[in-house]
Amino acid sequence: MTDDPPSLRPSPSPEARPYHHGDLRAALLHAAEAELAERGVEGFSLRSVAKRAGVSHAAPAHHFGDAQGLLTALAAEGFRLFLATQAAREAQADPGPAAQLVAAGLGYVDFAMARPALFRLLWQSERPDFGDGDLGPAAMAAYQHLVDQVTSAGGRSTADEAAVWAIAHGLADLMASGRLQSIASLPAAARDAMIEAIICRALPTAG
Amino acid sequence: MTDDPPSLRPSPSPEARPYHHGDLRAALLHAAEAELAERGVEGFSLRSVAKRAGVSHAAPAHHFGDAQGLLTALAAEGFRLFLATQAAREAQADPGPAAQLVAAGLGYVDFAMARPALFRLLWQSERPDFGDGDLGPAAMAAYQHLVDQVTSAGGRSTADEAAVWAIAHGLADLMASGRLQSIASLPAAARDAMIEAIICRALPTAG
DNA sequence: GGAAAATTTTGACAGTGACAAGATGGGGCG
DNA sequence: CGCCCCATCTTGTCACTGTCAAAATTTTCC
Repeated sequence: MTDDPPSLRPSPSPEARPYHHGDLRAALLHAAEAELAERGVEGFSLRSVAKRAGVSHAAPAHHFGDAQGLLTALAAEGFRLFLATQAAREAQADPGPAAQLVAAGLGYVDFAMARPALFRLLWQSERPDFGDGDLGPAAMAAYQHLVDQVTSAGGRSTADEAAVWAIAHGLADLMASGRLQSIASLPAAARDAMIEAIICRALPTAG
Repeated sequence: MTDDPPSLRPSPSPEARPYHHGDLRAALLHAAEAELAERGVEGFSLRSVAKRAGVSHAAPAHHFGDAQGLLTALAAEGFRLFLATQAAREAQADPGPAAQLVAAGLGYVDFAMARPALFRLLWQSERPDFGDGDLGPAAMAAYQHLVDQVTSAGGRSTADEAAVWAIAHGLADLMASGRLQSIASLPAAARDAMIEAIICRALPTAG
């Protein structure tokens, strides 16, 4: 259902095309995200994912263990995509540290609006296992990226980190859940400008 | 399990003490919040709530219809409590509009930290029916309170509203989900001061 | 006191997550 | 070329859940 710009594939080592299905693991992740988008995190059903992928209800177990395992793997991919979305914005922005920080914030919101269901899985769900060996570092990398950028932009205090994170996260969260229609319905350029202006309020004040 | 400061009771018109149980409706709401706190929104189970309240699995149906009905009623109470928590902070603050706006933000965060499970039901769940005749207006009142205060404090643009809302909401959300331990673990006074300072960054700049 | 209404219980059914056991197909070794 | 082994997937089952219908129980009202 959802198309996959930058692509949401666990890069299944191309030579190892598995047995019956072709690449069931990737197909299940793809189906899982579609189910998430249609029914929400709270309506998510493992059997429904299996049906969508055209396999039996117990097929996911072999690849992911249980439902939490599938959502954990999906969340790990999600965090990598989250960072990729930010990187796309940063590549188009001025190389200065403040502009890069603002670009990361724009990417934060981009991701939330492009894939709200996945965003909610990453930031608002308790179902993925954030202690998992793959998801844990993936989530940590997203946080670390923010801290690094705040530091580069002259941030020195916990308050600087928290303010930037809170305003970007708050904007993204409210927009992913459709509570900031006044901004979401703006044309892209005006919307970006407004988001930029809002993020700038939280920036570390030089000096 | 959870105690109920300011109290989470639907004020069941004191003279109308119903039949068998005493006041099953209130007991179920109370049990539901406790279940929410223990198992999270995603682990919420109607039968488990009934068991906790000491009634049969189908007892809630008569009062709330279905699970969504129970969560909708709980969310409506939650939004009233949310506003009450903000009011408590506002009553202790300077009467000036800027101070009142900051106080509301502090109350926002207070609520998220005091009742994180309920906070998540209000702001991060798709299960309550926000079109409901009780919940809808209750949620709207919370939003309207913010808009009014931003306007009083000199806010004139959509950006002013969005910035204040995003930073307060972002802080509350990140703290409710335990992602800002550096702030959450501060002593109360220092924590309040830091939250105040962060919220002030988003305030409408006079002139 | 008895009828009527409100409240709660019991019982049933479909859907779900998890587990065990069996079926199916590919890779390695003779 | 043939056979065994293992990864992969399916079928079957169980406990639990939400919802509905039909009782059973209690309260209210006349």
